[in-house]
Order: sequence, then C-alpha cells, then structure tokens
Amino acid sequence: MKKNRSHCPVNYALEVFGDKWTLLIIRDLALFNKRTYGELRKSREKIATNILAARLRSMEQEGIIAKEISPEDNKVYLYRLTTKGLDLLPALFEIALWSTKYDPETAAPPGIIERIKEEPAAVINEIIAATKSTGNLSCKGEDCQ
Amino acid sequence: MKKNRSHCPVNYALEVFGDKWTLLIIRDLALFNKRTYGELRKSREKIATNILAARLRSMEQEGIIAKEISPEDNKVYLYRLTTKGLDLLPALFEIALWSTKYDPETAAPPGIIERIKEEPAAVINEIIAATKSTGNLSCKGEDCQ
DNA sequence: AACCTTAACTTGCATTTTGCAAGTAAAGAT
DNA sequence: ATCTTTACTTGCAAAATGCAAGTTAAGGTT
Repeated sequence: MKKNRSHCPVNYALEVFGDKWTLLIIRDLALFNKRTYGELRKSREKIATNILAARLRSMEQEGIIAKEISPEDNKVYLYRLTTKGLDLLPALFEIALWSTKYDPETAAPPGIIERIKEEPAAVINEIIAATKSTGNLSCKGEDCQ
Repeated sequence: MKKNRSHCPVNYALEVFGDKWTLLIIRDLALFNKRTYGELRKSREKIATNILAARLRSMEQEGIIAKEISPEDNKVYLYRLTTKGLDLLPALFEIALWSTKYDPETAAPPGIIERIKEEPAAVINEIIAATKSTGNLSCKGEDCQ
C-alpha cells in the first residue's frame, strides 16, 4: 500500500495493521499467548516464514509489539504487545463479534466470545496481566493453536 | 489473499474487509454520506477506478452493501450499507478512536471523534437514518470530502 | 436524427505485496 | 567437532494494487 495516503484515522489504522496478517499475529499474541517466532509460525492460517518476519519487523517499528531476548534461552526472542498494541483489543473484539454474528461457519469458541461480549474489560485485563508476565507463560506444545 | 484460511472470526473479517480499501469505502458511505460511484471515486486517498469497481463488487457479494438504480436518474447507481455493513460501525469506531489516540498528525475532525467516544449509539442511529432515506441526501458538490 | 455530456465502469500493463520452497547464521546440547 | 533448535533470509512465482486510457449506455442538446 502506498503510505501516507491521508491522516484520516481509518486510513492511519490501515497503514499500521491493514494487511493480511498483522491482526492475526495480534490475535495470537493476545488470545493464544504466543510469544516466540516459532509459536507464531504455527498459526492455523499457516503464515509464510518470510511474511511473518516482515510483519514482526513492521509491527515493532510501529510500536505495537516489542521484542526481547528470552531470559531462559539466549537464542529465543519473545514478542509481546505494547500498550499501543494492547489498545487495539477493543477494535479486535468488535471485529470478532461481528464475524461470529455473520459467519455461518464460525469456529469461534463460544466461551471467549461470550466473555468478550459481556465483560470485555475483564478479558483485556487478563491479557494485559499475561502480557506483562515474563516469558515462562508462553504457550508450549502441539495443541498450541 | 488466499480465501478460507480458517473460520476464526478475526480471519473471516479479514477475508471480507481486510484489504486496503474496503474500510475506507465504508467510512465514505457511513460518515461522508457518499452514495454514487462518482462520489466514492473522489475519496481523499484517491482510489483507482478499477479498484473501486472491484471492491464494490466484492462488498456487494459479501452482503455489506447494496446497489440500486437512482430513482432520479437511470444512469446513476446508489450504493448503501446493508445491516451487515452497518454492523461494522462499532469496529470502525474503535479503529478510529485508536488512530486518533496514536497518530500524532491525526486529521480527525474533533467533533465527530468526541461524539463517537461519548455516544456511539446515537451516531450509529443517525447513520442508519441517513442510509435508509432515499438518494436525495447524497452528498453533492466539490467540498464533498 | 446526429452529437455531446455524464456516469459507471473495463482494459492493458507496471509496481508492490504475498506465497512457497529452500537455504543460512548463531546459540546451545551431545 | 558435530547436531539440533531457533530465528530468520533469499529467490522466484502468483496475486493484489496502481495508473492511464478506453468503452458503454443513458439522457440532454441542436
């Protein structure tokens, strides 16, 4: 996309996360507790490794994620949402609610959707808490979405 | 984008409006009262005419807009948001609020942003009312954004 | 009737973004 | 010293977007 088409708020948002993958990465960081490149690569939608690297770089430049070395393993990097990234959760939630309303084959786990509908602030607080904790809560294992 | 990557709600939304232009078209229909192809073409971001045609076609197929002949002029088509399209307004609003918070050069008219923040339901109701009226409220003239 | 204007597109081609397969670099384990 | 794991990069094909020009159809003008 050509950058700086305008400073309309809708357009600014599109220039920051209006590509095919950024919102899915935010979803994985926020809702599935993914933290590492390898975990993010295993998304259900099978992101290509070069695209993932490019998106993570641009998200870091835009300040919606931060990257740091894992305290447990020097060859692992941990990615997490910044405040700017976490502030996208209300938009992400509205988007998800719209989809569950209109996608006849929606695969959303009903539990989380109900909670997003009934007590979004509580869900956001949990995500913030999980984000701030160190990497040892990172999802592990095969069933990690 | 490859379609049907998954039925995750975030992904469904991306497959419906996760391109570079659809949200801007929705903005123009909802917030700037645009109704015709010619009006939509004059967006501040200068959409190419072939892209606009392609997006309108896909939006109609997805059921978020409807197209009908103008009662006033047989060679003019009017586009409007359907219920499914109008239901995207909460997400659009959250996106716009996020941008005005984080874009240091944001060009959002403060009035509407305040109203979106304070009484979003009222704003949505006004948009619904304007959408349902016939085409004669369509924006006209040069200053039509 | 022949021409002119307007509105809504389509077409052809360049550029950019995305997708896929394979390869590389560096840290730590064996 | 070699193997494995993790985080990437590289090269190329395919798809989406961007730009300029052209087409079609309705309605008005002369």
